Amino acid sequence: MTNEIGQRLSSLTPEIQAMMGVYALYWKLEESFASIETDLSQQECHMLVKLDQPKRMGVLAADMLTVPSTITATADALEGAGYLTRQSDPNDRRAWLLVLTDKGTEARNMLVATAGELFRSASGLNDAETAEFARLACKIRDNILKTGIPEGLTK
Amino acid sequence: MTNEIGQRLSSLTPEIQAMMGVYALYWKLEESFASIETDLSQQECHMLVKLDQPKRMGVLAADMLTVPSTITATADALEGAGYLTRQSDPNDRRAWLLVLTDKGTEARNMLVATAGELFRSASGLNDAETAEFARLACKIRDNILKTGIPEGLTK
DNA sequence: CTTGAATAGTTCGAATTGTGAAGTATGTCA
DNA sequence: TGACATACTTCACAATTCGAACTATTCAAG
Repeated sequence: MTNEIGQRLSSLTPEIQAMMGVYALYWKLEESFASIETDLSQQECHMLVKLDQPKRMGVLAADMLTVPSTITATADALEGAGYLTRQSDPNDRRAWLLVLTDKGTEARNMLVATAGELFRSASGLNDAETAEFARLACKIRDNILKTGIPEGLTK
Repeated sequence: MTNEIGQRLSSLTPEIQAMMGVYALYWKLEESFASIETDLSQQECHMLVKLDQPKRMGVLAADMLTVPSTITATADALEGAGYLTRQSDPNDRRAWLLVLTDKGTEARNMLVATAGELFRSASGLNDAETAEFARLACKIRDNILKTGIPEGLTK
């Protein structure tokens, strides 16, 4: 069955092949993420991983290609659970900086390590292929963040 | 932990870079898809694209890494709108084959073409990079479909 | 050929989630 | 000072997905 699927894939354009691979990987990773951390939802995991350093909520929204109200809800949950704190941005009192607590940093380190394993196991790529895929993925992400965001929020 | 952008990026493993690229691309593509066809939801688009030939619903569920009940709902919508028909599988009267109508085939052709454009514009990759990315994406998808259907919904 | 277990798909209720519009506080510019 | 833009929040609502229970069919014994 999967062999047939693979063969049919080869008749599609590279763009569609790429999209199908991306979708499969995304769905698989979502599924895997959902089954590791019982007290963190998937969006909470995403946000933790993105918070490699304190960030404003608007920046985070741009980074996650979503709207501010979604960020508010997720930040509320993470703050309530003690993973991060809101700190007023000294440069703009309208804005909040999301800052990881020690607990949050620890959880993030665990997540990053686990996510790496999930990716390797889901993708089945070797180190060289992973590096190449990562290179292209970075390029894509750069392009999306540059072109896909209404002006000004980059940072 | 420092604020230097370069150090931040280099501190991310290739796996995490790859994941972030995949997530950004997925989110961007979803957003783009949502804004082209007013009478098709995103899952309906996905299903149409997957239906390059008649398929059983269970196969489609495995292919889309989801559960049968989700396929039922989406197939109902597409059937109701005249994009496909259910035909009894001659080899197994429990199963249904989803077969595109002319309208469905036409819509699928449009979607595949549009999706290609969306990918090129979202990713910003040139042809060679796209081909390489597609090659790795196919490999990943193959690996996921072979190994990745856990807790046996389908086989 | 009968029985019981497994499989394909359906139905439906519930949980999750994301969104957009309106609201509050602050910043910016003339 | 006033007008408007921006950063985030609140909230009600729609969309989506899942899982458990159900029907119909197939398969494997006996």
